[in-house]
Amino acid sequence: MGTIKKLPDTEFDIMKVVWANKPPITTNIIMQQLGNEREWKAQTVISLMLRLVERGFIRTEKNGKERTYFPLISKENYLKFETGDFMERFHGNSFASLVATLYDGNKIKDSDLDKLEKWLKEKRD
Amino acid sequence: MGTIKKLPDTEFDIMKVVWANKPPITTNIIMQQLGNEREWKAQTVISLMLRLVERGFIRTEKNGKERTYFPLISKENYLKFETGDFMERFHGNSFASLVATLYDGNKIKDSDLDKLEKWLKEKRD
DNA sequence: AAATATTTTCGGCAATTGCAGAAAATTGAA
DNA sequence: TTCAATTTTCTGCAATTGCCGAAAATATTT
Repeated sequence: MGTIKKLPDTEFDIMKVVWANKPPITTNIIMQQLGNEREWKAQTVISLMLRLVERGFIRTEKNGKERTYFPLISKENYLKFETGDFMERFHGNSFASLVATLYDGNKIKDSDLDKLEKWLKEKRD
Repeated sequence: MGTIKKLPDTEFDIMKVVWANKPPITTNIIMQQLGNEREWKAQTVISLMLRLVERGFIRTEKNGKERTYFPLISKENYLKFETGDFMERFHGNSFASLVATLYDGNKIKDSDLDKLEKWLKEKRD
């Protein structure tokens, strides 16, 4: 579980689509929800999916001429990993540094504050 | 100001040393505080510094046989940029998602939560 | 001034990443 | 059952990144 490695940008973008859909995932789903916008060729999506398979982020099955894919690593776990890495690398694991930077950069909106408050209240119990 | 670009890992590591020291910075400072630990050759540091110059993160002057370097981009600005990028990419700009992920990954201590609560209450007024 | 030491310059190279062409496999249609 | 359409496979390639050797520049010692 501690063997997760950082994904390259495009592969992470694909994983977001994978996570956003109910498996099985097809390359068509990726093309429709990401590839067209990016003006990717179908082969591009396929080779990125293959790299994700090699990295152990998804597994694949062949049905007829088509391939289907299934996530092996959850979004939650990956986000935990990336977020931890980010905290260490850019904020020396200081939550205060993070919040100060966000606030300073106007990245914290009022709507966020509301949600945050709710979340905090839940944690209380 | 919006033209800041993400740095490669090693170049960011060097910038951390640049930021942590009073200019002018020399390659020796980098070697002592980072390069030895990483078992870098002097040329490695120099070429990374050169790339940082080309990217506009530092400027350089030549004094005799030695070169000195000065930061052009502040740590605060760069952290704002990286943190904003991270928030968008991994948390859809949701502060609540970030906090939940950190909490879930045990990256937030109780003392952090207390501070956060205090901070939130202040924001209320 | 010659030899030595230090630092830089220039060039390069392997691994990774972001993409896609060409050819093959498979299916569905005529 | 041949043709056309779709999807995959295989291969490749340019840009970036991480790192360093060899040679040059400059300073220091003798």
